[in-house]
Amino acid sequence: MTKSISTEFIQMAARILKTLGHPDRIKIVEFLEHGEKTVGQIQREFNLLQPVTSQHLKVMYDRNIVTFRQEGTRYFYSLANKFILKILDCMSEVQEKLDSGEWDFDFSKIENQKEEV
Amino acid sequence: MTKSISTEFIQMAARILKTLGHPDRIKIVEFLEHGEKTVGQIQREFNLLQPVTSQHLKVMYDRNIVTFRQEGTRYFYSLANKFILKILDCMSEVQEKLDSGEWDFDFSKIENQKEEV
DNA sequence: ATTAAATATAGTAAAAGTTTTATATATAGG
DNA sequence: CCTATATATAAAACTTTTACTATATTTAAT
Repeated sequence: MTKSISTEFIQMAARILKTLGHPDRIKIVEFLEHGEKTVGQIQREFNLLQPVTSQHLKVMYDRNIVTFRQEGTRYFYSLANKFILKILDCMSEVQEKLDSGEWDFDFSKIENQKEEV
Repeated sequence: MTKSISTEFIQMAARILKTLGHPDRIKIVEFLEHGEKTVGQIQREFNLLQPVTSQHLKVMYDRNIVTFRQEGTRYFYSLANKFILKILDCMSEVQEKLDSGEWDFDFSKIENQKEEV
């Protein structure tokens, strides 16, 4: 029997999950798992516009997902807490299960949602 | 070195996380962890309006988070896949760590989000 | 056939999030 | 001081959610 989750925690968790519910941000956060990165590194890695990159980082900073240290004109961003690591672990685990065929996920409903890259 | 997460998976994961990024929906999903529930049960449990409840469930159904079976005039909803269970596990785990003081989370930035920009 | 119960769907206004373009700030180097 | 670089901030247009109110649909019971 799983322990019930408190209201305050739920508010926080909802904010975190919602914020991570954006492909760019998941990618960024996953990138940061490998160590701190500058805005420029992130931007180039994922081919994002500079303001977009900064804005994603700002939003995630405001929600305590990432943190940074400044060194000259560079900002080194990194993950701000272990919750994020847990979520990343969770995602990796799920992907493994899906890849191995151990689990199944019906993408059909997800696919044509007007999203394209 | 953690395995990198695929683009297709990221799209799906972003959708799931975004959808779960709402306090009501986290609560509902957690409630469903204990077994299938009717719309009415969910509504009463969390004091939600009926259309709000239905809409949350519809959104989650469309994103393959919940599923349902119909019995007469009642709809019994339940969790649609194990990814959701993993996320719930993840949240429980994090909350435990926070409760025990083993981990720390700075809520200060989260609390007062109204007076921004 | 009428009615009540349970749930879904529709319409809409307000809020929140996203993207783009433009501009500002701060620091390092000459 | 002047300039280039790295990054932040701002503003506007646009899109997506959310919440609310009203209404429709389906089944069960009388």
